[in-house]
Amino acid sequence: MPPFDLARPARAAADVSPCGACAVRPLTVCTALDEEEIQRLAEIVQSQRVPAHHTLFSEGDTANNMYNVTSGSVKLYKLLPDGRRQITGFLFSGDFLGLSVDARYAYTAETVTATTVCRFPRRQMDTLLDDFPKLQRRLFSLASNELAAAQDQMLLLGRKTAREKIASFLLSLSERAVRRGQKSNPIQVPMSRSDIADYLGLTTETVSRTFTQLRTHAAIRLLEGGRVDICDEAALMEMTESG
Amino acid sequence: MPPFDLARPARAAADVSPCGACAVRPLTVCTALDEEEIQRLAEIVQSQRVPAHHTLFSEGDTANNMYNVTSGSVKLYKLLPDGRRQITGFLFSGDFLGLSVDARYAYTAETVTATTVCRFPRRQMDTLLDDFPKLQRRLFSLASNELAAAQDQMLLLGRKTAREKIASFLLSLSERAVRRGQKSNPIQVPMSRSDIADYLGLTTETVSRTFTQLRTHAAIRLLEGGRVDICDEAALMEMTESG
DNA sequence: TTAGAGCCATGATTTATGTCAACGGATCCG
DNA sequence: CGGATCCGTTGACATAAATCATGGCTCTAA
Repeated sequence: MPPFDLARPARAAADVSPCGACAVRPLTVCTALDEEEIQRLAEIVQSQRVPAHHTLFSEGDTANNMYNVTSGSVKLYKLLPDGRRQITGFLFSGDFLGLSVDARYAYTAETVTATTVCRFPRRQMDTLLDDFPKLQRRLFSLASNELAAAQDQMLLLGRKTAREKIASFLLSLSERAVRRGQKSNPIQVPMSRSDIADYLGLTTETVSRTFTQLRTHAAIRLLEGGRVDICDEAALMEMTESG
Repeated sequence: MPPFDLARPARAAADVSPCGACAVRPLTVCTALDEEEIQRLAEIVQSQRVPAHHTLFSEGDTANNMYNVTSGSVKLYKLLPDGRRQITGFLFSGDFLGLSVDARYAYTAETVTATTVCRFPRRQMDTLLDDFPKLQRRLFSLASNELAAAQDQMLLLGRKTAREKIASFLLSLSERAVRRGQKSNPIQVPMSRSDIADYLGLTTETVSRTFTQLRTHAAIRLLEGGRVDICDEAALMEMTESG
């Protein structure tokens, strides 16, 4: 997880107004902005390519930027002093990150695969928020959604069994793929067993065992390229013991 | 947990502008509003007394109101179909609740002790949000704070031991008491062992045993009235394995 | 080609925490 | 007043998941 030089933009933002043609716009914070607003946003944004396994920012860094994932995948995590890790979320295209309460990030953000992000300098973003209440509202709505997701995750971490956790995880990945306009059936699972474990409050061994268990019960098939075929969605849903 | 008749206000809101003299205003969403704004807020708010162990609203209810706790304590929780419960938060005076993504509450809110809340009808609140960007900002900031707290809780639930969980819990209660202007030393712990267990992802037995363990190690003393004296804060902080 | 390092899977064993059970002290209530 | 119920505590025991250990596979680098 070496840091990546964020000062080097993949291309200047003002070149071509990139936002107008942005494929993930309808998914994200930029949706529902009119021409002028998008234009202003385009002026402060910089697109950025980041290789896999690089750190976007670290817990405790001054929160100078917000980001929007336009392709690839990112994980967010917090560490305990002895190295135990809790991944608080995985992000995919359309997802937003970089909200922070005070001036510092509360978690580390690291790419899982090669990723492109749009970077918004915080200072300029604050100005835009003052000028465009719609944007403010949109961010608020995003934060509320994240909060609801966080509460679901608390339920998972505190009260679900390993099997229920894995089943919930796979179904949630599938659901999010659909929201991004991808198909739900064989899902991309780009993160390692260890990442999954640290997201679900398990160990890699337990994750691995549970996957084989689900495979044995013919609920899933493990395909090459880190993809997972959900053969028996009903069985998985039963295992989640909830939505 | 019988429902409480929320249609019966403790007193009419317009009587005396209650917000002007509100003791918890500096703590909460109403802070940093000017005279006119407070006035408008006062017009839509209704103060409400709720006895202990009553439900404010349930998961899945249409989200018609937002609330501000002005005294007492409230717990928020989600249930699995088989009855397993995860408490996602405890609220005290100054805390805000009732944000919801869509039109429905994502969790149940139930009083722990006798509580007074200010109730804001959602529709009218939305109007105010449009009129007062400051209020909107404030709510956004609250949501961001909650999100950060939720991420801390995920770390706790996924990666901490029972002892670390209890230690973190006690220190966090102490810290929040200070923020409310109360003293940090003997803290009020108004919730039952079972509530604590469902908040920390443990069982009541484990919570009980861990309390006695901490007592044996002279880190805490259990006082009457559900209060806990933190004798050795340093020891507790070491146990949390983090801030 | 081989050596090394990561992953992932899987077996053997341990352990932290859950489950089941019992008890004492409040509190409530008929 | 006596029974019922709830809550917190503690003990005995069970178990889900962690830990420890090994091996196979893939990829990279020399």
